[in-house]
Amino acid sequence: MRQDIRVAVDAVVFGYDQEQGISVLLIKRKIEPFKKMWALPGGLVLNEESLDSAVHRELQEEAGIDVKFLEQLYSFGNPGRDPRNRVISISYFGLVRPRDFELVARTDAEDVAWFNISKLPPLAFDHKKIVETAISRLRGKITYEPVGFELLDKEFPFSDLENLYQTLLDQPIDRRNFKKKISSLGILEELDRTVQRGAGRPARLFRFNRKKYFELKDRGYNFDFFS
Amino acid sequence: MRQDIRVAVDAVVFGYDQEQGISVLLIKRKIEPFKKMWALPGGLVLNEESLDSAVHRELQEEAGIDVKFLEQLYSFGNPGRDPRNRVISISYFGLVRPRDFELVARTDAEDVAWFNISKLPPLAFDHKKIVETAISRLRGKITYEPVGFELLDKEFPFSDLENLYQTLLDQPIDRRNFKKKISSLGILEELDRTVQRGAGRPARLFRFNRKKYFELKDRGYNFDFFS
DNA sequence: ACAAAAGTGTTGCCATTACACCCATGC
DNA sequence: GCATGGGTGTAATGGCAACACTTTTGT
Repeated sequence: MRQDIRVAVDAVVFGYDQEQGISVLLIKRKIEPFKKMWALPGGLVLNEESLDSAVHRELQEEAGIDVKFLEQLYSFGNPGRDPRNRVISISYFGLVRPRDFELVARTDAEDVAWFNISKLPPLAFDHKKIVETAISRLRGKITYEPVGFELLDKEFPFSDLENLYQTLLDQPIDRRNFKKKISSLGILEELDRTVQRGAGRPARLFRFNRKKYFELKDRGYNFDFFS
Repeated sequence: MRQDIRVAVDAVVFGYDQEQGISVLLIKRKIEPFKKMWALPGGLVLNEESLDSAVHRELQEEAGIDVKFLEQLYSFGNPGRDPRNRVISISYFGLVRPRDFELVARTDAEDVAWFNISKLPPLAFDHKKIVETAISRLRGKITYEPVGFELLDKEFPFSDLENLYQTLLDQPIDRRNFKKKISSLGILEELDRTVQRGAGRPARLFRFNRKKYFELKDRGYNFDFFS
C-alpha cells in the first residue's frame, strides 16, 4: 500500500514576563478532533512550502503573531498520535516578548492565550509531551548559551535578566556573582538612563550588544550554574 | 490539493577504529534517482511503524546491521531535496563499533562501506548536509556528555579512549590531565589484564561501568576541553 | 641498547564561591 | 523614617593547565 502519512508542524512558543514568568502560547481548537481543547499552534505543511515557512505561516494564521526566533525541536511520529490519520509532527521551539504582540485568534482557532508553564490545561494530541520536551530544551539551553535577547525588552534593568535566569533555573542566584559573570562576557551595554519600578531605587538600563551576543551564542559558552 | 509529501528516515551511523578514525556508514544506491551514488542508509517509513522502527529496519535491510545507539538528529524538509516527489527526511544519529559487524548489502543497496569522515565521496540528495549536521552534533556531544561506550571495544586500553577524544576534538590532549578527569568521573573500571599493541609497554585494560556511565550521561556533564 | 608506548605528581593560577552593607527612591 | 529594590568588593577555595621523567616491552 502506498504510504499514507501526513506532515504537520507545531510550535512551542515561550514568552517571558516579570509577573507571569515563563508562558507558552496555546490555541483553543475550533474543529475536531479535540474540538474545544487547548493545543499548540500548528498544522499541515503545504506542498510547496518549506518547514520553516509552514511554522511561520501557522503562527500568523492561528495566533496572529510573527515569531522571529524559531528553531527545530524534535519530530514526533508515533502511529496513533492523531486519532484519525497518521500525522507526524515536526515541532519547533520559539522565544518572544509577549508584550510585543496582541494575540488574535483566527482560522482554526477559537481562542489564543498565554499559559504559565506550571499551570497548563489538558492538551490535545501528544502536545503535553512536546511541551515537556521544549521546556527541557529551554532549561538545557541556558547552560551552554546566553538566553535573554529574545525574551527581554530591548532595554531592561539588570534585575530582569537575573529574574529570568532564576525563573528558568528555578533556584536563587547570587546577584553579585551573576553580574560579574555576565559583565565579563561583554555582551551587555550599560545605558545612562534609569527606570523606576514600584518602590525602591531606580535601576540602570542595559541592552544586549547584538553582535557580541550572537557571536557568543554561535561559539557556545559554558555557564556553570550551581550556586 | 491534498497534501502530497512522503516521509523517510535516514541514518548517519558513526564508527570508530584506531586505524581509520571516525567513519560513516554509506550505501551505494541500486535504483534511481542517484543510481550508483553513495547515500545514507534509509528509506520511506511504513504506514504502521514508528520512526524508530523504521530506522532500525532500514539499517537492517540495507546494510545488515543492528545499531543499538540511535537518536534523532534533525528533520530536513525543503521542497526539492528529492528530484521526483517531495520527501521529508527525519535523520538519525548512531554510534557503533565497526568490528562488531559484517556489512552486507541488501535490497536497494548495491554496496555498503565505511568512509572516513574526511574522505567522503559525493553523496546523493542533501545527504552531505545531513552528514555535516551529524558531525557537528558528535563534536558538540563530547563536551557535555561522556562518549565512548558505544564506540570502543568492551575492554580497551586507556590510550584508545584518549585517541578517540583526540580524533573527535582534532587536537592533542594532555594524557595525565585527561586520565585524572576521566578517573574522577568514576565511570571506568580498571581490570587486571593487559594488552600488547605493537612495540612498547603493555597497557592495562579498562571497561566502562555501564551504570555510572549512563547516570552521568543522563545528568549531563560539562567537560571543559581546551588544552 | 634503543625505540615505542604506558604510566605517573606537583605546582601555580585563575575562576568560582561565599558573604553583608550602603544607596536612592516612594510612601 | 521606613520599606523596597538596586548596587557594589574581597577573601578563601578548589579545579584546571602546564609540565618531564621513568617503566616495560619488542626488536
